[in-house]
Amino acid sequence: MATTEPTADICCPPLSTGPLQTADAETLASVLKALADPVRLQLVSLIASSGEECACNLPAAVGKSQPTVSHHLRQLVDAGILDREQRGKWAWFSLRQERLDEVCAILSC
Amino acid sequence: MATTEPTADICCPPLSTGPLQTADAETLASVLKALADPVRLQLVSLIASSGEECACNLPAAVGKSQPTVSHHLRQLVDAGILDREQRGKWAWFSLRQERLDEVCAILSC
DNA sequence: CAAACATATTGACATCTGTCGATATGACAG
DNA sequence: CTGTCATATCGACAGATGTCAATATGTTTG
Repeated sequence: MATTEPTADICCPPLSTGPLQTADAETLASVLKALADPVRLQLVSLIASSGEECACNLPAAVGKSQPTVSHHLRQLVDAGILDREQRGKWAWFSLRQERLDEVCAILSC
Repeated sequence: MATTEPTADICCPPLSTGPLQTADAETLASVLKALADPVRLQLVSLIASSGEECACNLPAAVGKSQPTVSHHLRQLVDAGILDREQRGKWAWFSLRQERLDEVCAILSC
């Protein structure tokens, strides 16, 4: 479970502004951790490329089992990186680009 | 050990350009993984804030043992995020901001 | 060279993480 | 309401990761 609301801002000014507090470091790390996996990066890129994607296509697209993909998608949603929308029996996922922009704003820019 | 030269570019065009290849996803994930730890983020922010920092100050600054800090610094250097310079018996670390910029370029911007 | 000191490496350990098969949950169709 | 299909959760397990004490390596100074 997420420790903060996924829609809330991540944490802090750019890294070089000053030393990161422990709590801020943990918050930022949790978002980066969600991104720091090859399968999740592939999922994000697939979803970002097509604008939105049905979960049903993703296990085949990344070569992983349905439970594994579901697990990864949950982590990305919890981290505020993806949005999930239920349409009938299908779940559609889309990118929250603002979230990636926030990460960038902290890393540099 | 790093699988690619740390000074080489990370991998790829922005995520939304198209689906990420498995190899590119692994490369990018390895850099993000180096960032995705609270202690390492604190180290990076400390070093980024002061321009450069002696390893000798860092264990106290982050509240971890010397071997633990050394381990984290190594991961950051291997990922191409920090530069290491030996000065006498001291090791000084500085940020390779280009590396963070590369990450940003892939995530958005 | 030897002593002193800074940093890195080793070894051990508990915890976290990615993975899958099996199963539960939830949504529609009939 | 029952069956069917899509997705999520559970349980288990192997492998990765963060941590520290002990020790090795390397650098400077006497």
